[in-house]
Amino acid sequence: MKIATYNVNGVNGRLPVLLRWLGETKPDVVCLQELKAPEEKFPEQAIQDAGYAAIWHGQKSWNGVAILARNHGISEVCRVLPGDPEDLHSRYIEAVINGIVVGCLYLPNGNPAPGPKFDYKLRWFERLTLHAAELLASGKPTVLTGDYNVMPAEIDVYKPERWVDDALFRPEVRAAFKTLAAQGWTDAIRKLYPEEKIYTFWDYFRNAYGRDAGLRIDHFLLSPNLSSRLTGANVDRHVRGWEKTSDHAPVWIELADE
DNA sequence: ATGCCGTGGAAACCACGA
Repeated sequence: MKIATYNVNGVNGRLPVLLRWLGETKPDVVCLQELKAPEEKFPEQAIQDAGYAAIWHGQKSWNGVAILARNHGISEVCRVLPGDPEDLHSRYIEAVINGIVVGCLYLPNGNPAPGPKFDYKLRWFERLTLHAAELLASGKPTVLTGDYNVMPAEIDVYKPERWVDDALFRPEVRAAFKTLAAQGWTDAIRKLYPEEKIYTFWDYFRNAYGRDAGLRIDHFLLSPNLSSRLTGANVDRHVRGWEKTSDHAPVWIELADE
């Protein structure tokens, strides 16, 4: 089973690129972030015509997450990250698909740091970590994937020295990712490629993609009983070179059947 | 070492992203 994550940066503006990529790679499950569309403007029909059922949590202008699946039903578990009823951002949605718990997340950017946006990011990270512990305790095979807005290590940044004060790379944020992973989660890309420079995002300007000035911020965290089923993972980085493309590239994992 | 680009929504600029 192939599971992918893709920060589309506007699901409607990105629809031709999204449909082209879906048709080309045909993942079984797709987690989308940054829909930038209200609930009623999700392109449900076009996604359905491409062969996918979908659940989504939209929001006007910003954020927005969705889970797509082909050949499997989607059983929604929740559409907010527990722990703060006053957090109205649509940044989390969770479902069970083919016996696997799939959490799709869009972690706050957090810039500028320090400041209220950075505080929000750290609080959100704490809530995610609490929820992740409950998911692990359930013993169900679980994947937590999406745009974490964190480069976990220096190898994940084209020029680490330039990012030390940025909300995506500050020590507190890297520590938060480390604490989360230490619960027992496996970073799928790093498990398969422990030493390689792998990016999932390139800025739109300064020819970042052409210079390969990228960041690895889209991740798959796997519970132990899923990590043992991991047979492949990679970034569809060529999609970043398409016309009218997102600044993120899709990332995917392949899992063996039980 | 910076939103220089891109998106969405409201208004012909602004917020936001990483």
